[in-house]
Amino acid sequence: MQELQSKTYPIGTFAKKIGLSASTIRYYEREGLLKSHRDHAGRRYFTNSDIDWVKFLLHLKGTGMRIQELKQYVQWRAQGDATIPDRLALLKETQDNFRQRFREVQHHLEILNDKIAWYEAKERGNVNNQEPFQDYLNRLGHSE
Amino acid sequence: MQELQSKTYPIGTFAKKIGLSASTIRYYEREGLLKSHRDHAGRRYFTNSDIDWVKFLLHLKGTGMRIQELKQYVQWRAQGDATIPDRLALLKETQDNFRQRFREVQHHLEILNDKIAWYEAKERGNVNNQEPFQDYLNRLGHSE
DNA sequence: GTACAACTTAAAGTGGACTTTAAGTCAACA
DNA sequence: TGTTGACTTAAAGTCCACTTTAAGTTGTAC
Repeated sequence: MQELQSKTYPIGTFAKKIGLSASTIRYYEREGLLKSHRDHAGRRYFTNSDIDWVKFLLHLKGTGMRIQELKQYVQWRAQGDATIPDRLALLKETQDNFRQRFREVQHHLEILNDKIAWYEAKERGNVNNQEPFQDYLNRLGHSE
Repeated sequence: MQELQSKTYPIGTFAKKIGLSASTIRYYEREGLLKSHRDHAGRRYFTNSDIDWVKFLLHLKGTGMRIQELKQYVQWRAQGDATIPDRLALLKETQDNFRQRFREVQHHLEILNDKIAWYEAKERGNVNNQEPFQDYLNRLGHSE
């Protein structure tokens, strides 16, 4: 247990554990998204809580936050609890943007699904499938 | 009715109608995603069915297809019904990729939501909120 | 007839997120 | 002791999807 907590990893191992390249880790560090520890020879090493931290960053990144926004978030975090409202505002904005894009891509997917269904009908040689895709969409109420 | 069908638009008007810039339209044309008609002076003009076409392309693009894939799709389309299986395969691959990423971003969102809730609890000054975020996630069963 | 806006082209530039390169350091192993 | 292999740095390069620039043409409005 103690051992697990205190385990450390060189950059290559760390990178593999989180599914990024060592170069990307260095890039993230340059951008201020994370900090590394250094051994006596100047080589980076990382801990299990660094893994948690990067995974969390990747979740935020996955909801659409850009590197600069993550950087801002990290800076606020370093400034202590006084910046919690700022951080919260940033995360909520991200959440809103995400929900907006979510609705949009759902509609894109609907059209993609419809097109696939339309092709499949056409491929099965449905005699009446001379119907143009736009008409088909209209019929489904999926146009626009 | 006849009028609506035969209405044409210069590139600026067309661009506005579909929410792209005129430059982007020209870029898409260069990339082979669409064709324009030309007037006697060599200027592009577009029809209502061009609008439908670009909107459809944007739906595909919105599900994650890249310009080169859209180009491939357009080329197959120009080759006639013999390429329907190819087109269908491309669209289904897009659909699969989309579903995969969809699941991923849903998880990213879940973590974002949890983090927001955690900050809100902290902000409300919940006395017991010295709980680290990781522990909070574990408690919710949302870790990883 | 001249000003103006909207168009035309080819080519260069941009932004974001990495990725690669070049040159070097270091520690462990045969 | 010498050769790997993993690391170090700063800087340049890449990819994608546009966007901007520069120089020129055209149709309409005054």
